[in-house]
This record gives sequence, C-alpha cells and structure tokens, in this order.
Amino acid sequence: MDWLAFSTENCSVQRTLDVVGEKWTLLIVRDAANGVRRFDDFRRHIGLSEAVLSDRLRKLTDAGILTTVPYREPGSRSRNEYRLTRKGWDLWPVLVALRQWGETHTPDPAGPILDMRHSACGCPVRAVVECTGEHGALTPRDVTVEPGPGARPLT
Amino acid sequence: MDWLAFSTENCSVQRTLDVVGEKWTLLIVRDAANGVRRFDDFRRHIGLSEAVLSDRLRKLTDAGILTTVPYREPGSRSRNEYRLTRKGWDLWPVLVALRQWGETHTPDPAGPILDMRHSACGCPVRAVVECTGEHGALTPRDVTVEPGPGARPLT
DNA sequence: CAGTATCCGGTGCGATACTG
DNA sequence: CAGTATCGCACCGGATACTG
Repeated sequence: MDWLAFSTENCSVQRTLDVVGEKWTLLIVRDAANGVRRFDDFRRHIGLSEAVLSDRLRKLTDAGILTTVPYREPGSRSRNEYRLTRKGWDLWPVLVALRQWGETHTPDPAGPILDMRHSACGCPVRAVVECTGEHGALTPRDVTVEPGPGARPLT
Repeated sequence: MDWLAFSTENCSVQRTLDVVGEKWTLLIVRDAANGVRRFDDFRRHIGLSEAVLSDRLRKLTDAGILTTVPYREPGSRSRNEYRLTRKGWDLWPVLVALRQWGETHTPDPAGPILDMRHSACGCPVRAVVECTGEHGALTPRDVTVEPGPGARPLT
C-alpha cells in the first residue's frame, strides 16, 4: 500500500482530532467521564480560564459530545450541567489508551493516579486493538492496512 | 470517588497529551505508522510548514517516540529517516481508537479511508477496553475507578 | 532533499472586570 | 455560581529565503 499516494483530507484520525484535538478538550472529556458536570468544577479542577472553558464547552456541545441539562439550586437561577452523550462516551477508549501510554512510558513513581478495574472481577483494565472475529488482542504486525473505499488519490 | 478532590498534575492522560497533544503531532505518528519516513514526505503529505515539522520531529525524537536512522542516497550527503520506536508503536491503540471514533461519528459517505483487517483472518479490527482477566470487552459501566497510589489531594 | 533562520500576522489564552 | 466582554501579549505557524 502506498499511503503517501492518498489524500488525508478525509482521514478519520484527522477528523476526530479536528473535533477533540484542541488543547484542553480531551481533559474536559476526561473530567466529564469522571463525573464532573459544572462549569466552575471544570474550571478549578483543570485550571483553565473561563473564556477558554466556555468556548470548549460550547464546541463540545455543538459537536454532540456533551449535552446541557438545566438544574436549579435553591435561590438561584437555572444553570446548565454538562454531561457526556453516548457519542461522548464513545471517546472512552481514546482516554483509556492515552492513560495507558502515560502509565507505561511516563510513569509517576508514586503510581497511577487512577486505579481502573473491572467491577465484576477486580482485574485491571487495558486498551487493546482486537479482531472482531475474537482472535484476541492484536499488534500492528497482525494487521493489514489497505486503502478503503473512501481513499482519494493525492492530487 | 471524588475525582474533584484530586490533583490532575500527574494525570497520565494529561502527561501523554503533554507529549503528543500538540497540533500535528499525532498526525505525524499516524503517517509514521503507515510507513512514512522522510522529511519531505511528511511535509507534503500532511501539509505543514518545514519549521513546524522540524520542531515536531525533534520533540518526538527527544521523547523517544521516533528514532533517526541515517541513510544515504547515491550522490547526496547522509540524511535522517524517522522511524517509530517501540514506545512510538505503543501509541497505536490511541490512533486506532481515534480512527474508530471518526469512522463511527463523522463518517465519510464514501467509506473509510483505510481498511484495517486482521491479516490472519481478514476480520475488521477495533479498539476496545478489556479486562486483563479475559472477560472480553468492557464499557464504562463495567469499570470501577478509584484513586490510585499516585493520587494527590487537591491543595 | 533535508533542514535552519528570519520575519510577521493571526489567535490562543490568561487576567481582569462585569452581569444575572 | 455560571458565564460574557474586553484587553494585551505570547506564541504558533505560514511564507520566504538561505544552506549543505
């Protein structure tokens, strides 16, 4: 396969990064996956400015990754909570894969910040690439990559 | 678990993004995983400026994700090829997970740009989170997340 | 071909202030 | 608390030119 001969305009890695590749964006998704829902909680926990957070929350909502759910504290006006949609939760493998790489290659001497385990059995969890035919985890060597129907020759 | 109570300074997602989270970086890794090795090939295929590419290649090399391998074309001086190290190949699950999200949620009507299959059986490939105890693919609901030994309370 | 050096315009982003 | 508005600077990154 000559990957160089094909345009990457419609590469799905690229398209995904167009949506979540900006600075801060995946950290917001990470926090949302860990139960953070409110503006100020995101802001203080992640440590970014209001303007940027506001921008990212809007983009993520527009992209369908977060939904706003109104709520009202007694004595205050109605506000929005931000929750992951199904589309947002589908980024979970990306987060786990990023986490795994960090744990493996830039470990903190004190150990992982989060301990992720299969609730049912208590075993640690990992991100893998697998065969849909259930032949178990795969490595790059096990995988053949060919141009798909959407591949366009480079002009 | 109160995720909000913990510092994210040493979060492994964050540490990974510190290394590969800049614009262009993962696209370079993607191209490298597809066999691209030379400066000008990266430049023309991805479509970024020489200065930025030079910067990213250096950072990726410093991070141990790429290695330079000298080569010499007849009649020219020695130059460098850039190849993924083991550490670089370990980003493969991240790439596959990003690709998968793009294929699912921002599909190109023409179909995927790359067709990835298990060489041995011809089945499509997917990124999943799984239990190391071999209970198959997991969803966020199957996973318990607790602070690990490296978790630090938020000051 | 494989870069490095310089310039410079756009913008990302933090700080601050303001509003309901 | 949940944002919006404004300002100012740093820096990102494209264009161009130059070098081995």
